[in-house]
Amino acid sequence: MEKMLSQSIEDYLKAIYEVESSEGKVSTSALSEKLGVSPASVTSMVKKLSERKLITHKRYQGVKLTPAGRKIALEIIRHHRLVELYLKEALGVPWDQVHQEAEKWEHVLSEDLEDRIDKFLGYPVTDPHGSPIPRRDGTMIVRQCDALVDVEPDTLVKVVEVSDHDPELLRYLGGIGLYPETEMTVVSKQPFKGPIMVELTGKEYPIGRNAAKYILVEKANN
Amino acid sequence: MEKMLSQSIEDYLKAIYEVESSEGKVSTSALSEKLGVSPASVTSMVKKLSERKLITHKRYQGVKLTPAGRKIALEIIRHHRLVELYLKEALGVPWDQVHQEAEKWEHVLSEDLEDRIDKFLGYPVTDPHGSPIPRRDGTMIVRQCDALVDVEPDTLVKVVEVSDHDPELLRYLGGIGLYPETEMTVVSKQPFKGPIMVELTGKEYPIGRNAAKYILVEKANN
DNA sequence: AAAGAAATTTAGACAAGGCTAAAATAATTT
DNA sequence: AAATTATTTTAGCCTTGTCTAAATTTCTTT
Repeated sequence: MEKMLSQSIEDYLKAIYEVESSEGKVSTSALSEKLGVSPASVTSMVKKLSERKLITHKRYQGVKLTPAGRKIALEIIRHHRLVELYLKEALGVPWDQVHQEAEKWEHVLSEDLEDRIDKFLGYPVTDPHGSPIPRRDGTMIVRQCDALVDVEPDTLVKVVEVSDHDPELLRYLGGIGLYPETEMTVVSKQPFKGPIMVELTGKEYPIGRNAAKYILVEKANN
Repeated sequence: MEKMLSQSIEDYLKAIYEVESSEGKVSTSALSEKLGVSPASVTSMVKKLSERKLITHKRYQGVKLTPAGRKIALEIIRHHRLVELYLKEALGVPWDQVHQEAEKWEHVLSEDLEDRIDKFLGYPVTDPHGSPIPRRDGTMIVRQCDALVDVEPDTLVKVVEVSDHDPELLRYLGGIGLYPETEMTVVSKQPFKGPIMVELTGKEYPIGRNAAKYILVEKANN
């Protein structure tokens, strides 16, 4: 049942899942970029993964996860997010650092330890960045929400999720008190691709348009 | 300063350290046995490690750690033992399982996390099996003690350390309440290589001679 | 001391996963 | 539609860490 997969294969499956979620189509170059390897390397790994029936691949078009591949990707992501939350809750690791630690730990977490951590945390539903934690059965609840960059001014929103890939952004957001579940008002969008101004705890802060693409919010119960 | 070492190299250095401690001389075949690889593989890795000045090697004679190599070995062992204790204390992993988990975790522990765990545990001195935890500076306090198998009958002893390599033995010992710090009396040594009988909590239990080689004790304050 | 046995090393192969350079295909521009 | 550009794949090589089989060297026994 449980095949031993190399760390490399796990990384590819996770990357494919994430690109699939955020961009729909999964190109060789997108994976190359995301994984920091050459396009040629991606092609050769893609060949291996489709031989193993973890993805499907049509030459010169993208790849797609099979159900088996998706299941594994979600297991890895579950490990990753549980570990992120665990490190923050149990060991006080700051939220801008948990991602890089979890990148390593996700590959060495036994099922038994996964369960113990899950239990310790009280069967949590989201990680420190607000991303949903996949369930053991390979399902994941996805919340409907908008990117902050697309929200009209004068709206009260609640932060749902913040991308965990840029520690510096996380430190900035943490510094102004912007976390998942935080409520804030979008005050204005400055012209000429200027920042978005948000108000929380009575103060106004600027958030760059690019950063605002990676902050997901929902309209608060006004 | 901090070179990235492969997991394999870390495993070899740790194995060399352990064989050096327990047998004095470190032969190719001992490493082959311990690491579960062929003798030829050991030879080739040994060549690489001595090129990197982590060990010294004279052909057909054994290998020896250099100070640099020993430092690294002790860092890995520190990781291993801290993780063992952490898993037991923080997540309730039974003592016969912590070893195999730690085998994986020892390679992915950042310095930052090491410090957090050390602090969480209150800067502990021994792991769940009683083995000393090396300090960050690469020193380790070694306690003077005897193997249970060598103790004369009718002696009151205190358990210092139990080898962590056989989960089944650990389960047995745990079942009879024999842990580090436990005091017990060596009642008798059965003839013809029979078991050693020990008394603790008012009952007598047999411990095989072979197992008794891996249980280290010191004479209790009589 | 010589012969046989055991341990160690060498030689050569292989699998994984990466790379570069070149070729093939697809997309875009003129 | 043709030409140029961008993307993807192929071909071939490299490194790491493993293996087996054969050759050495050392140890043990007589």
